[in-house]
Amino acid sequence: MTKEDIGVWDVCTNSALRRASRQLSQLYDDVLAPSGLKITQFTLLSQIWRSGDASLKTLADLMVMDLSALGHTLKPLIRDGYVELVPDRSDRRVKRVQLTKLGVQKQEDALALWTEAQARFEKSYGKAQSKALRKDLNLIAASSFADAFRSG
Amino acid sequence: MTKEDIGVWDVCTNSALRRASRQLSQLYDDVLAPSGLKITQFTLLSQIWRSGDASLKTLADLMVMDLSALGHTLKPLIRDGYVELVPDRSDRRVKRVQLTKLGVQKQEDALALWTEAQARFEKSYGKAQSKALRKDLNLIAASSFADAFRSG
DNA sequence: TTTATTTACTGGCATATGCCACTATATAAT
DNA sequence: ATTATATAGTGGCATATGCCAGTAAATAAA
Repeated sequence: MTKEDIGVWDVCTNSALRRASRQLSQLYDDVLAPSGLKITQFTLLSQIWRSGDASLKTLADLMVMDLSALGHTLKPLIRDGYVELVPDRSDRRVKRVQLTKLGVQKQEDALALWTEAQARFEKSYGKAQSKALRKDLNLIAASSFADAFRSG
Repeated sequence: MTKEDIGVWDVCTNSALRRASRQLSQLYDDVLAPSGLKITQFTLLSQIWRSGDASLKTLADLMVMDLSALGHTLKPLIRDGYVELVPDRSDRRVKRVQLTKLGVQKQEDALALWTEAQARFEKSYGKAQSKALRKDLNLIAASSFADAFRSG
C-alpha cells in the first residue's frame, strides 16, 4: 500500500530538507566532537570571522536567522569566551559581533575536523554534486526566493 | 576580498542545508499559520498517519530523529489531543503512536494549506527540480549514507 | 524642536532536537 | 532458572530557533 511505502519526505520538500539536516548535522557533529563545538557553533564562529565585525542584525540576515534566535545561539559562545559583542560607537543601538583571540584559536582548531567531515561528505556524495547541492540550497536561502515564494 | 564575499554556506554543505531549512520552514510556517500547526508538526501528523501505528522507535528511525527528541516533539501534539501513545499489548516496552480523530481532522484541514505551500515552492523552484532535490536530500538522510560517511 | 515611526537589541516563553542516566522489559547466554 | 545484555521509553539538562512585547536610540514628519 502506498500509504506505508512513501514517507512525507518523498512528497514534502521541507520535511526532506529537515530530515537531511538532522542526519548531516549529526554526522558533522560526531566528527567535530573532539573540538567541543557543534557544527552549528563552528559555522557561527566561521561566519563571524568571515563577516569581519558585522552587527547582530547583519549577521542574522546573512545566516537567514531570526535576530533574537541569533542572540540566543550566541549566548553559549559568549559565555565560553569565543565571541564578544562590541557596542558600535556611532550608532548606540548596534552591537558588533567579534571573535575573541580564544575564539579565533578555537575556530582554527576545529577547522581541521570540519575539513575532515567535509572531505568525507564529498567522498560519499561527490565533489561536484556537493557543490551543485550547495548552489541549489543557497538559492532557496536567498531572499529573492522568499519573495518569489510569498508572491506566488 | 574573498573572506567577506563568500559565506560559510558557499563552502560548507551542512550550513547550506541548515540555512535553507530555516528559510523554507519559515515560508511553510507562514502558509500553515491559519491551521495553528507548524510545518514540523504537520509533517509529524502526516507521517504518523502514513506509518499506521508505528512504535516511537520505528517512527524516530523513519524521521531520522533521536528517540527522545521525538518524544519531546510529540508532547505538544499529545497535549493538544492530536496524538496518543498506545502501549503495545505483546511487548510492554513499546508504545504505538496514533492520530486521534481530532488529529486526523487537523491533518486534513492543514493539508490544503500544505498543498498551497508546496505549490508555491514548486512554482518558484520548479516541479522537476523539486522532485530531484527531494531525491538528493533523501539520499543524504538514508542510513546507508550515514554508514558510508562514517566509514569514509 | 516636538512627535511619530522605524530600527536594533533584550528577555520571556515555546517548540525542535540531542545527549545522558535511569527504569522497565525482553532476549540471549550460562 | 539465573544472569548478562540488548531494547524501548522517560525525565532532566542543553543548544537551536522563532515569536512577541518592551526598551533604547536614530530618523523622518509635522
